[in-house]
Amino acid sequence: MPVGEAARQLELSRTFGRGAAVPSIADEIALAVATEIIEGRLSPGDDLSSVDLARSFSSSRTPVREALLVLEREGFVEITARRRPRVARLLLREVRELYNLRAELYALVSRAVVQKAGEADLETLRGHQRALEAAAADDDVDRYFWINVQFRNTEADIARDATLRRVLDSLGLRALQLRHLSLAQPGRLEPSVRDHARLLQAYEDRDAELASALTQSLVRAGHTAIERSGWTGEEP
Amino acid sequence: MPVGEAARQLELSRTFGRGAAVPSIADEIALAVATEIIEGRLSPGDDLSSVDLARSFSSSRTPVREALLVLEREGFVEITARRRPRVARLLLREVRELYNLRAELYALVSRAVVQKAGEADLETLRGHQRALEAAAADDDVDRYFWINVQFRNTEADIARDATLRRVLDSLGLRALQLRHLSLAQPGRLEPSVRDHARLLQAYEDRDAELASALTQSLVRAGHTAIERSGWTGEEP
DNA sequence: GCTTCACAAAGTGTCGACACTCACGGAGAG
DNA sequence: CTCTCCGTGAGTGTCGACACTTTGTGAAGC
Repeated sequence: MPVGEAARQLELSRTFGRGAAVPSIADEIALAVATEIIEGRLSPGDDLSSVDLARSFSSSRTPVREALLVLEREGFVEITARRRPRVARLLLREVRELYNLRAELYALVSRAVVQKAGEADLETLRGHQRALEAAAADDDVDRYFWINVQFRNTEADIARDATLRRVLDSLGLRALQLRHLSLAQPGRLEPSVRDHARLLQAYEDRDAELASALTQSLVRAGHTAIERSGWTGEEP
Repeated sequence: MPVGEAARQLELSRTFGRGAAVPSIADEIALAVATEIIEGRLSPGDDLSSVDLARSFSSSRTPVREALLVLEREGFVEITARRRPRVARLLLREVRELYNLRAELYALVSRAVVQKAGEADLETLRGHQRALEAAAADDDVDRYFWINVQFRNTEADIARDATLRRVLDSLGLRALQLRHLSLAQPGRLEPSVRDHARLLQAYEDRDAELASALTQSLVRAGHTAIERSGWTGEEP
C-alpha cells in the first residue's frame, strides 16, 4: 500500500517527532513502534522490554525509555512501575468513549468550519470530496480511508484551534487501527460518500447545525461499523 | 494556604505519578516543577536546564529529562531539540482555545451527569455546594477555588468516562494558574454560588439542556473574568 | 561604535554500568 | 500430584561519562 504507508507516516510523525530536521533516536523508535502497533504486527498484551527494543534499534535503553513514555501518554503502551511495558489493550468501553468524544469534538470542528472557512478552504475540501468519490468508484478501501483521514485533518486545520487540534490528533491516533477496520465493512463507502457530499454542501450553505449533525453521524457510523464487525478487543 | 496546598498536590498527583506506592524520582520532579510553574515561582520563558534541576534535586539528569518530557506533554514546558527547555508561555489565543474547549467538554459532562447521577452522587454534589456557600460567605477565595475544582472533578467522576476525564484533567491543569486569577476578581463569588445552586437543581430535575448551558456559562464566566482582569500573558 | 568571527563554557542526547526488583521454574514439603 | 518456597536470570530505574551542539562573550575587523 504505497499511498497508505506514506500518509500513515505523515499522520504519525505530526504527533511524534517534534518537527525537528533531525529526529532524535527516541522519536524514530516511538514512530516505528506506534506503526507496528497500529498495523497489528504488535498485539495488545505483548511485552515491550526496553532491552529487546534497544537491541533491535541498536541503541541504548535511554531513547527507548523515552519513546515508551511518549507512547504511554498516547495510550499505545501500558507502563506499570518496575514491570515490563506492554502493548495496551483497547477495551470496548474505551472505544465507545473514544468515538463518542471524537463525534462531539468533530461536531465542534464543523461548526468552526462553517464560521471560518474561506473559498480556498472549501476548494481544498471539494478536492478531497472528488478524491473520495473516485476511490469509492474504484472500491479502493485503503485509498478511501486515507483520503478520509485527510478530510478530517483539513477540517481541523480550518477550525484554526491548536488546542482542539492536539486533542483530536491524540484521539485519532488511538483510533487509527479501528478506523481502518470500520471502513472495510462492506457497503460502508457509498453512504459515507453521500454524507460527505451533503456535508460539503452544508459548509457552502453555512448551515452549522446540519454540518455538525452530519459530521457527528459520520463518526458514529464508523463506530457502529466497528461494533457490527464483531470486534471486541479480545485476543484470538 | 493549608487547604489549598493539599488540594493542589492531590490534583496534580493524579496526572503525574502513576499512582504507584513509591513514586519514581521523575514523578517527584515533575510534580515539584509543575507546582512551581502553577504557583508562579517559575515564570514563562525561564530556562529549565536539566543540569541545574538535577543538581537541585540531587539526582542525575535521567529522571529530570523524563520529568521534563511529561511536563512538555502537559503543556507546561517547551522543549526544542538541542536547546534548553523553557517554561511555556501561555498566549492569550491559547487561553481562549483552552476555555472554549473546557466549556464544551464540561457541557458534555453535565449532560452525562443528568443521565447517570444516582442519589449518592447528587448528595456529594450537594455537600460541595454547601461548602461553596460557606466559603463564599467567609469571602475565602482560596477555599472557594479548591472546592470549585472538586465540584468539577466530582461531575467528571459521575460521568464515568475515563477518556473524557483524561482530556479534562490535562486541560484543567494547564488552566489552573488562570482559574485562580479568575475567581480572585471582585464580585465573582456570589453569581458563581447562585449558578452552582441552579445547576444542582437542574441535575435533580434531570434537565440536561439547562444543566449543560449553566455549566458552559460558569466556565465561560471564568474566562471572561480573566480577560477583564487585564491578563495578557506578557511578561512584566 | 557596530558587526563578524572564533573560541570557551555550558547543555543536550546517548551510552554502558550497576543495584535493586520481579518473574519463573525447580526443589522440597505435604 | 499439588502447593509453597527460594534461587536465578531477566528487566527496570538511576547514575556518571562522553561526544557533539548551542550559547555567549570578547577580540579583531570595518
